[in-house]
Amino acid sequence: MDKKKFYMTTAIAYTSGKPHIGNTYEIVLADAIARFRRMQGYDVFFQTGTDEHGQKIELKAEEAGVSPKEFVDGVSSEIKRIWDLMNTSYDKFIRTTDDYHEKQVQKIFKKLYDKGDIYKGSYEGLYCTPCESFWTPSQLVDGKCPDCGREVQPAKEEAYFFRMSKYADRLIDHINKHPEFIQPVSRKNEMMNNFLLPGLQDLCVSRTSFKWGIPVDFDPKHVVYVWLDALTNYITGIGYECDGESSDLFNKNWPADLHLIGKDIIRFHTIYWPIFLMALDLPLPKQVFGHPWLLQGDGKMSKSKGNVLYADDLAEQFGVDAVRFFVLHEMPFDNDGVITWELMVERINSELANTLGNLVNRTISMSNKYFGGIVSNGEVIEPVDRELRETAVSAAQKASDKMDELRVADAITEIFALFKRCNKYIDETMPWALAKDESKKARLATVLYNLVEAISIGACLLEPFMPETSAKILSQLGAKKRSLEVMNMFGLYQSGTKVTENPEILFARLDVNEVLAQVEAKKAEKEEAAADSEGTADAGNVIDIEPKPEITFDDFAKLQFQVGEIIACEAVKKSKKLLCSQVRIGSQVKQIVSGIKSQYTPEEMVGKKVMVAVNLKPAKLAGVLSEGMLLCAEDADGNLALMTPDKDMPAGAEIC
RNA sequence: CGCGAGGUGGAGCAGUCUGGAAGCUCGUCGGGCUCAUAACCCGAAGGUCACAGGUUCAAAUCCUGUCCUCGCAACCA
Repeated sequence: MDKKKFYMTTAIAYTSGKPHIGNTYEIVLADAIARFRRMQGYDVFFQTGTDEHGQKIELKAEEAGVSPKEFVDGVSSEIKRIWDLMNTSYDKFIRTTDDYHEKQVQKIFKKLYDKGDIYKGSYEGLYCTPCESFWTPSQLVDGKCPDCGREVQPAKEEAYFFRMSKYADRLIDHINKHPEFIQPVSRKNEMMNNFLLPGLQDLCVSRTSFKWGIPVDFDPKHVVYVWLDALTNYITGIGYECDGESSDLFNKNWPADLHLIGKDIIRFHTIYWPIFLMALDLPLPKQVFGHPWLLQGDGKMSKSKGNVLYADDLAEQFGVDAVRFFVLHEMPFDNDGVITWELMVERINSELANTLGNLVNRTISMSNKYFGGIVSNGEVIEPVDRELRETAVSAAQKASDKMDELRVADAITEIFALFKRCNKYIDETMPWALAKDESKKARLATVLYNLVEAISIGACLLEPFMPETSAKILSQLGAKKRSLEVMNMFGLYQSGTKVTENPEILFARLDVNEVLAQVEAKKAEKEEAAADSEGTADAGNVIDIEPKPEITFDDFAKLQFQVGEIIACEAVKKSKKLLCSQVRIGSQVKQIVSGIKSQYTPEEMVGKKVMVAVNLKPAKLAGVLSEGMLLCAEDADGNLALMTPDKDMPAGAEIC
């Protein structure tokens, strides 16, 4: 009998920088699902990889002073290293710079062009030459380029388009007939209402504004749109051949059973991707699951704050399985989850150290103490055993049901319910009391046997989530790994087996403050190392910024600065960062809007004498007129300090 | 009225689609136990389910409005 195949993928990671714990969550989630499917008996093929083209990468590489290829080679191997560190069991790691992939993308592009689904048209918009960017009228700021503020010209650029509309009705029909296609369902409505029902626009699938991409082979000044490039990895990775025989691997595995992706890219996977597949006459994937995000607790992750969490740092501190456990268990099904050092410590202590680690430890200790480590079934059964056995034999089915709905966190909860039940069983049976009565020896043996058996089942179930821990527990108990289908049987543990004499502590209890102190210490170390490598030997705080071109005195003389006195100030409604001040400058009063709300309250602004650039062309910010600019100093963390005169000066005094 | 998510005991969350006795984990307090990693087990306190209306025999759940928070976007002259 052939095993049923299961092909699943993660989104391929974008190689613009090191992935943080949020990005890493996806591969761990995917791995847990893949491992569980294998345990259920599926023949799993699990693909992940890196998405390496695009303008952003071209720019990042330029900043780093290396070629795009060198840049993505570095980042891709870093991503792979972290995926491996997290013990993920992918079968294939594809890179969009792999030559077979690039070749297929070119063929696919050509095929769709020949078929008429892709046509050559032109992209019309307002073009900013220095920025090489197109803008729509609504993106402009004061009719100028939002990036550089220069004039834009109406322009036309040649580009290739994909006829999305041709397939829209078929897609709507498919989505309606397959309610399981988009998961969670709440996202389905979002796609239908926002994109499909209002009517799909044709998608621009080529670019000429940058070079780092797969060239269109019959029109080499174009590169293929990154999404068309990236999405096809799901078929090229398993051997799709556009104009010939695809590989056996492809024929066996396509269509994919599951695309696991972040909720932000659902649109690409449930609209564009299915339509590309329709155009290629390929069946659609069976399910697309948009998982939620893992967020940093105290505010947003930001590099300047140095509070970005990385999987390797977390794993170094807590161990790989603890990190896997946390991200899998703390992540709700369709709401974003939170991760902090404190929460990690709390979960590790309560679930891993107390409930699980201590259970294994106390069970093995008792076996050693009372029976020299030999676990044998005394076969003296009492009514109190029933509930433990029932919990144990039903755990697999319960976890399995949860996993079928991709409710990974709930599946883990089911497994831990078994461990909790074991702890309760120890209290109910009180082995230490039985040990004092020689006539209860067989009963005592039975109790310990039941415990070891129940823990063995739980440990087997844990494998998809915490593979190392699962193996460690089984090895300490001398138990064998079981397949899911026999986990509904109680009593498979070989009676007479000897458990380890020196049980290793699986998870030590941690002290929050100690951990935080260690984290701080490490952070400081790293910062120092970074500072050293940059050669900023100066002891004090200094900041280097990008130098601007030299200007003449005449250029400088065009600027006019004066001392202004703030006579009134209020927050700008509809805006988070803006304050609107009335500033007295000489005999007139100007209204000036500044982005300093995070640093100054309106109350403390009033009465301040500040440096004002007065001859700046007035502009509207968040709809409010601003007739100048308050000058501020800004540090690397974005802290601001208004420039005020050293001695008291009258409002209007010139600064020169 | 830019887009989206959310407001449930001290903390973090489930429950909301498919109304029908307010639940989980942590923390606190009390008790039990001593095999074990100051772990384990039992019990208790603690909530007007953001607010105001409405529908209903019945609303955390459905409808309307308001307030607040958080992402993203915009903006930071």
